[in-house]
Amino acid sequence: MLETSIKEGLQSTGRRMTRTRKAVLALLERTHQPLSASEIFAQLQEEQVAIDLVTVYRTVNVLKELGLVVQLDLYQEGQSRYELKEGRTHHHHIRCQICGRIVDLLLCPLKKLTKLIEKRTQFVVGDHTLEFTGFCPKCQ
Amino acid sequence: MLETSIKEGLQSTGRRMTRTRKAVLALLERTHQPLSASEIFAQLQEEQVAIDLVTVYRTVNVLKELGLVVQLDLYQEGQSRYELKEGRTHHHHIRCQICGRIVDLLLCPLKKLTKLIEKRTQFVVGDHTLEFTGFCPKCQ
DNA sequence: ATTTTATTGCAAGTCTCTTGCAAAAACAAA
DNA sequence: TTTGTTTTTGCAAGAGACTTGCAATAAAAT
Repeated sequence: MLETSIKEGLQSTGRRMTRTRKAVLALLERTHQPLSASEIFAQLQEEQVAIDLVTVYRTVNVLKELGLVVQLDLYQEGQSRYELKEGRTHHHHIRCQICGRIVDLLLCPLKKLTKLIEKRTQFVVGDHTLEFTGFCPKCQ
Repeated sequence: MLETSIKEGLQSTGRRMTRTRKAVLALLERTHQPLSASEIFAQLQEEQVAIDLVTVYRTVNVLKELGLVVQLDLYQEGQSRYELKEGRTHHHHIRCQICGRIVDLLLCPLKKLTKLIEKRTQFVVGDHTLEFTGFCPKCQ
């Protein structure tokens, strides 16, 4: 079960499974969109889960450190979003400029490009962002 | 001459060529790195040009609206950077995680990818970011 | 030179995210 | 199951990037 293995991951780094961490994890599990800290906060408030926005920030950071959650910085959003990794591979996103819906792009076409860049620039390439915006079918 | 044509661009939108706009433009012209607002502010201060940080923000926004400057949001920097367009085509960047140096990647490999994404997601793709980080030759 | 209108600087405000600290909650040990 | 230790939480406050309101100033038009 997910929660048990996560608890072990937390405890192996001297951390504890708490009411708030459970709530954030459960929300991310059932929401199939990357959520921002303030969205997590608002949604949990609505569900009568008592949690502070500060705790949301601390929680997503812990989950990120444990490798359970990925932090996304989408194009010109001015805030980060978080999504559960859950065994999924590295991928990118497109966000609708009108309704804000975010769709996964289940591919990363940058392996060849990375090699080309390393050759041309002599950099050792580490990480990258690639995020798209556009208009979704409903909003066109 | 650059300044004259920029002045015309400004005036055709009811704007004026001012001391501070000249200073920001001149700095961007002679600096071959994308600069953040606070870097522009600090550099001009050093050159004894009296300018407020607020004015820097307003200036880069005007230059962006006129299409003279491109705003960059590099990977996990938490601030925007600005570079002169100067007839250059759309391109991407790689930033050294150690020294912060930014190198242009004189290519955009995403035309084919854009078409694929439109086909798969039914989105109309608008804009995108693609930014890399890594270690430059000197910092490896 | 004078008038009009855009621009500037300052102060204050917004937004996202972080930090300090005492109180509360989780876990461990008895 | 109570006690003790250590982490986590909530609250208040702070940091950093960026924006807005407004009176004073500067650019352009007349």
